[in-house]
Amino acid sequence: MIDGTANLLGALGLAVADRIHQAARDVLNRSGETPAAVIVIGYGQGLSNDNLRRILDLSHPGSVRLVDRLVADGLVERRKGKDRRAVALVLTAKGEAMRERMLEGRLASLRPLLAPLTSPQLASLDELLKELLRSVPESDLERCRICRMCDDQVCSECPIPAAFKTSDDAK
Amino acid sequence: MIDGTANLLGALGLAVADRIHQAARDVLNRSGETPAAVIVIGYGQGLSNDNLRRILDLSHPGSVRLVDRLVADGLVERRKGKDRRAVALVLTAKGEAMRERMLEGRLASLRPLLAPLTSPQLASLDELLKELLRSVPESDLERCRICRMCDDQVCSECPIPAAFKTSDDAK
DNA sequence: CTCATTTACGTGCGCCGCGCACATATCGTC
DNA sequence: GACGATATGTGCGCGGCGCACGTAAATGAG
Repeated sequence: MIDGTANLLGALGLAVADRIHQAARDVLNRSGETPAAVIVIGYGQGLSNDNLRRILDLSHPGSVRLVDRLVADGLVERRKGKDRRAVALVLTAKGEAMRERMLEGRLASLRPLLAPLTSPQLASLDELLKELLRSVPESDLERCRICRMCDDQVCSECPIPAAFKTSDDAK
Repeated sequence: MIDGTANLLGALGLAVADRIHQAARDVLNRSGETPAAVIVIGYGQGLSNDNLRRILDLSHPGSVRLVDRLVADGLVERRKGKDRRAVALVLTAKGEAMRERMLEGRLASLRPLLAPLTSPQLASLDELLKELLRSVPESDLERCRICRMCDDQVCSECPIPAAFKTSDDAK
């Protein structure tokens, strides 16, 4: 029984991820973890390259090249962090605009999925999703990773901004 | 409100997709749509290259190279289809074994997500997932695409095998 | 039957995203 | 001030994929 539900969850998860990636690609014309990087950097804490790589689960060089691409596209600036070796990543105005469009595109691609649900069904799903998301991640890092494409404007209850700051400060 | 739920669904969807891809990569040591190809070919209808490409949403050449890799790995055989130009793709014994391990790894990576739910919550989620999956896909092709990593041993109600045969015969 | 069109495969070529091994600069500590 | 830990960047290559193109077989129109 639980396997049947797990299988359905897997199917829906793929459908959701497909739509998210498609929406991001339509706007950004980049694939892989690049869209997520724009979202994450957009939290605006002056994220370091190393923290970025941890959240995106990439190698150091992979992350560096990813930032190279974003800089080349004029979306991100490398500034000096508190540390003289550390880099503080900041979105440019163009990058901010891109981020907004990506997040809007993501929601626009997900809304139709929920359209067929009745109002009580929607409330029930909301409850279940919160329950699942509470217990899924086993670390602050994993929490950040799960929400690497989240819209912080919409999700006021999202655990990410808080975890983000702590993980950002802690390291 | 609906946007909040959509955002949560997006977060969970990413988590699910991450786990599925990770599990597949652990077993197959290949990424992209290659794992899905093994699952889909494993339905055993002697799928053509062209139908495969449609389900995976790849270009023709992309699909051909993907099959090249699978053949090189000894997982797939190219046989002659009814048509002299068409190719019938069939899993080798090694490919079948690989498929089994992938599907088991996928379920194993998804089960923990549902562990924290109570029994009535699980039933409620199952109901909602079925409702969502009923209305999400807009075509038989999209249905196949969503379930390209599904476990047909577990999901007796999965609409895929039927849609698969029709789409396979129809074209 | 002939010939143009469509369908299905395959190939040459290159790009993008990423990891491994390595080099370099800075920080913290003893 | 010497040494390990931390943080970034580079040379190099691989895997996955698309574009443009070429080819063979089925289909359909005359």
